[in-house]
Amino acid sequence: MVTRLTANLQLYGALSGEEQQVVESLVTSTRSTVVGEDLVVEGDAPTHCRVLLDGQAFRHRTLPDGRRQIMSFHIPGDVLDLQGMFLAMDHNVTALTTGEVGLVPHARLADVLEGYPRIARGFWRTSLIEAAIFREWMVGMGRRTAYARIAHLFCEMIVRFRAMGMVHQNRCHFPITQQHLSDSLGLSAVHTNRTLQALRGEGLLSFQHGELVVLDWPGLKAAGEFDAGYLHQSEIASLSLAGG
Amino acid sequence: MVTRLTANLQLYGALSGEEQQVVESLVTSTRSTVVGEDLVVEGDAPTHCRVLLDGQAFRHRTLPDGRRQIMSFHIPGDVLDLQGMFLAMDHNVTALTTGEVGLVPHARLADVLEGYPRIARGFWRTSLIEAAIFREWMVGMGRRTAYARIAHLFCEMIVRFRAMGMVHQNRCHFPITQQHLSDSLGLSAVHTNRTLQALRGEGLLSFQHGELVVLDWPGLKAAGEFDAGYLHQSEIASLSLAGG
DNA sequence: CGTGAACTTGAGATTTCTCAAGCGGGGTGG
DNA sequence: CCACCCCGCTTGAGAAATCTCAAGTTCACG
Repeated sequence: MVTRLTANLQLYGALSGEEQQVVESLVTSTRSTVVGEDLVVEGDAPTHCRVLLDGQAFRHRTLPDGRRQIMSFHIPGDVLDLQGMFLAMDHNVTALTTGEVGLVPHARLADVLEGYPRIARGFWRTSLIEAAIFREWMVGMGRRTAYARIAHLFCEMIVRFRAMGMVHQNRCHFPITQQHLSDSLGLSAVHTNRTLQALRGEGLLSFQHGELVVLDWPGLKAAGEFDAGYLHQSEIASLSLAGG
Repeated sequence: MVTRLTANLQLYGALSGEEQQVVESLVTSTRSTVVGEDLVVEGDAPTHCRVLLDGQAFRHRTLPDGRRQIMSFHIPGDVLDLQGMFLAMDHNVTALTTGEVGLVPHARLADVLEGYPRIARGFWRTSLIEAAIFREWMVGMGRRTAYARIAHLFCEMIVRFRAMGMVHQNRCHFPITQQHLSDSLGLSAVHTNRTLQALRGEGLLSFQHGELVVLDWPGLKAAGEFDAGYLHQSEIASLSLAGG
């Protein structure tokens, strides 16, 4: 169950057997999640980091009048609140599915970060990649059309899912509604719906009942102006989990 | 000259005298910058981190057809490419002014991060705060009007400048053009211009010749729906540099 | 006094939004 | 087993925000 965390850290520089064991040992307990549950709440000053071991979640902030911005989607292997180790949380993370969260005591993580520089590098990298994804979303929201933004998001998710071995026959389970999609891209639900129809109409993808199917990868990449460089997966040693 | 780096790291948790000296000693050499110079270039896999000691800069990416998205503005004390320590750079950082950049050899920084956990925490914090700022910009671009977005950016910059002692009588030097402003907020230059006029018309601020003057702080905060929490400055021990 | 960059203005075009209504299917209570 | 209900999806149509193109102005600088 914990292996996806190891995989995620390892993605960007292989760890030794001992180091992998240390990473596995970080998770001292697990909790199951239910749909819609808040896994991390604004204002939290937690004593543990939460790692998503199974299921999916999204990071978001809601403004006083109800406008919502989703800032990221999370898949197994992702650390949900490394920030909580150093700063209070300034947003929420909510479960999209039932799943499982691992708890990593801050004290234990601090010891490991000090004692195992290569593991610390793994955490640094994932944290910096998350920031790179934020920047890429900024480029999308600032400078791309709705059409390209949607295509780009699906490209990104497919690549991330694939790295965790969660893509089969160009399909992956991605159980968000069109409203989630809108709130992540800065669009209205109506416009998202119509734009999604255009993407379908071009034969690029299908997306229904929480299942994303990429029908034309080159076409989708082109539509989204997608270049996976910012995910920094090419800086990977090996990708044992990769499926396809 | 190096003190703003120390101040920046210290903002989020005081360092001992020895630790401060270690931080100061990180910068082994400095280079002066000219306006428009690229300080960090996409594709770089640098051997040093660059710290902005004096002057200002912006982080951005330009798409093949010329659309540009600015992702952050940088002021003295900011580390420009901590990412380069762990990943290749995926965007550029360009100087807005003449100034000075300090070089920190990666090897030296790695040693210090391993040997001085409290300094490492300082770097973690600044890195996570940068990510928090990215998220806040996403909220703006996704869910705020042009009017609120502009107001919000100016609020953010004033608060950040103030923390570095760079605000005097509610004025600060912020030498960006309306085009920079547009590219950071995802707007056209024309619309930015007109919206800026509206903000001026409300008596909230003045912004010309690269000087920002806040005329009505409560009004500007309200216009920008600004809450400084995401900058995490309230988690500060003390703020010796703060001016006003 | 000429020049260029930045700023400003006008006006029509486009994207995207909002409001409002209708559809469809899965789950649940009767 | 069926009817109802709710949530998510879809559609229509007018409104608003924002963009683009194009021209003109201002001002610092040489």
